[in-house]
Amino acid sequence: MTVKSEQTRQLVADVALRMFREIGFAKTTMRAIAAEAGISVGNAYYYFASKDDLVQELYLQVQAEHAARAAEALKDAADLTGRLKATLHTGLDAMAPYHRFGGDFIATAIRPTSPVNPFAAGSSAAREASLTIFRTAVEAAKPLAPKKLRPDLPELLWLCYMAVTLFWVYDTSEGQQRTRRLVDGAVPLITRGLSLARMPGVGRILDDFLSLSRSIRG
Amino acid sequence: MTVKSEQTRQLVADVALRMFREIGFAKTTMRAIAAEAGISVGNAYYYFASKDDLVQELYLQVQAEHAARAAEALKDAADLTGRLKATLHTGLDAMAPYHRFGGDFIATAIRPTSPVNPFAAGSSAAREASLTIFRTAVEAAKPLAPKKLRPDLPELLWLCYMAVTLFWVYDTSEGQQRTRRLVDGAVPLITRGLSLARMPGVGRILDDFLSLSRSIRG
DNA sequence: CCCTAAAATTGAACGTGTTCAAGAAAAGTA
DNA sequence: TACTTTTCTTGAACACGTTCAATTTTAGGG
Repeated sequence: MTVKSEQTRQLVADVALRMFREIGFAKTTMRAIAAEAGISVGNAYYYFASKDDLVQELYLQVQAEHAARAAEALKDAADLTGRLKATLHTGLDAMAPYHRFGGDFIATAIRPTSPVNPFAAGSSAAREASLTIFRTAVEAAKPLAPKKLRPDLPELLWLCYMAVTLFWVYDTSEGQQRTRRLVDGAVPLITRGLSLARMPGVGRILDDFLSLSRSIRG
Repeated sequence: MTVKSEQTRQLVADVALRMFREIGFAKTTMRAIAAEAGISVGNAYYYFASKDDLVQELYLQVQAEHAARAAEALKDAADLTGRLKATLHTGLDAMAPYHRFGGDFIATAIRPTSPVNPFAAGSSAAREASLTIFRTAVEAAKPLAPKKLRPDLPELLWLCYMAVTLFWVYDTSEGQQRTRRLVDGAVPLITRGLSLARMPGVGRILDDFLSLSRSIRG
């Protein structure tokens, strides 16, 4: 019975994510989820092996939302600055409803054993999807980024995105405006910094940086 | 009765930290700590309000160890490259015994509500102590760093140290050699990068970067 | 329709971190 | 010494995430 089963699974996920949003991670107990969904605790565990797995469900949903919003916003942005801003801001938009839950989310995600961990060995599907957003942001940007760092740029920018996310978690300003300002201020710095890559003195250091960066990831 | 009390507190801390090292964070239950220390569970809670507080105890101890080792190593290092390497490597030395526990530690520390959180609002004593190590590493370095970013340098380097720590947590190579190589490779890049600060095209971007960095922290 | 295997569901049970009323021990006071 | 107050200690109890043997429900074939 696949249809009813899928319904139950979806019900659990929906109830859990709604409760995450409305009352936070800690107060959303597995018992409360089950009660709200009208099923038994064990049944929730039949579909999600752990509470962390529900966090992964959330992660996937936020990411899909990010991809959709970014694709839309990137239509109107041609240069790298605009495209990067669009990518980062839509990312923040997608996370926004879960801000109060950010601390618990990041604590779950950062654990090396977590299925949600973005730095996990190998490339998890979730991380790959997130990287793809940055790849399309960079690839279609005109003017093109300096050739020598073009292949590494998406991954480096994705890393910046992780840093922004961390900042966002700690940002208690109204609507997380500080993070918005950080993005607006940092992105032009990044793109202007990239143009320095062609300067003679900078080039050698950049080569060494890229070589180190590759050896670390390889 | 202050002496006996202090003994009990110290006993709990010692037992807990030893168990963290030997069997990891998860297996070190509060009941196991109490049993090993020969006291009741409630009594352990009289001295440490939570298991996270024991993590803070560990954090303080590792930091004191770092400060001591760094002070020693900095005696033999004059230039910034050497001093930075010494500071980072002694930091890794101090953490080394707890590597298996790194994932749990960082998950605890990153939570905004955690007493151990290094990014916590205001300057926690722990963070200030860690920052001081970087301040002395920078201040006494010859030749001096470019004037315009000298005041911000310790904090920026401390941030790099946090990044290195994160890398270290995920580093499963024998003895975390990869992190050691990262330090040895990245530090010369940083110091060489600093000397670029005086180049005309770079200067303006750097100014903007520093201004953004200050507005974010202020 | 009935029977069997698989899928789905239940709820009690386990070990965990944490709390707290109660009591024991120590310190202070006379 | 006898008392009060403060400090320290206990162990049972609570809610939590998680597990699992048992049970019910469904799917598929005769």
